[in-house]
Amino acid sequence: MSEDCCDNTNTPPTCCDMRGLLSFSILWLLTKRDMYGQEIADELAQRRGTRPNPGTLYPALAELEKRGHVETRKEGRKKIYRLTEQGRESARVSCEYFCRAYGEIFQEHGSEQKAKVVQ
Amino acid sequence: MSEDCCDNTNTPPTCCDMRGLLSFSILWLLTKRDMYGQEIADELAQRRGTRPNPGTLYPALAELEKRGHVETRKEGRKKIYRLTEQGRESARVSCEYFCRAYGEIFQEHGSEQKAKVVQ
DNA sequence: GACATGTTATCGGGTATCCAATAATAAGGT
DNA sequence: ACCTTATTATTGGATACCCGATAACATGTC
Repeated sequence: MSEDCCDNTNTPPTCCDMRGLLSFSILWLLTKRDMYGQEIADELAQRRGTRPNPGTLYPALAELEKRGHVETRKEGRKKIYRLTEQGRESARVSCEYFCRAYGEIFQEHGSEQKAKVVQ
Repeated sequence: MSEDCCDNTNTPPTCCDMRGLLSFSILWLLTKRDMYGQEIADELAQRRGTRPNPGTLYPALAELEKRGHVETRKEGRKKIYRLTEQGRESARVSCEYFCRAYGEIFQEHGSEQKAKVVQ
């Protein structure tokens, strides 16, 4: 998780508000693998540069479960979240929307991004 | 603007909340060219599938101006918004943050996206 | 002046996300 | 049993964004 190159924390800009897309980000993360709450918080922290507080994260997870996008099982003290079939479809649909909405931004800055990763 | 292939309106998903990033999106749009309010609303509508209401858009623009990211001039009844130097730098910084935070999503779905555009 | 139109702007109310702080629960070590 | 720790969860308050509706303003037409 932090072996590859740099465990850089992507610090958010101060110039404008970058909030939003929390439940979308969670859906997307869970397409990778099942996770428990703290793992989800870790992954979000790594990407967004800020770790969601419990008071933000758990209500979002509860809402996703209530709407049938995720289901949970208990393992020790951990509660493991997993996409339902519906949740997987939701993730697919919302990822496509996201790409259509914001794709241009990446086509401009994506090259720099890749250069950094490879280098 | 609507000549190329399809003036598709990118309909947002119902499964999760896609709100947010309004002021960021505005900053990014204004790197392309100066625009007045309704133009900005049009561009946002095209990409996000929903047109921001005046009650959303104008306070956001006022805030960006107050913080020194944009400046305005009047042309007829139109008020034209233009990035300041600081605003241009802010756009750059926040775009880079955005790409680091969400780039992975595009690397997965970007190919489908391009295929659609080319086809 | 009177009127329609295009554009900017404000108002009131709702939701998701943000935070800090604290509580509740469950497991492991002694 | 007791303590520590990891994890889940709740509370209360703030902010940006969302909407529909309405107002204010500037321009052009008659």
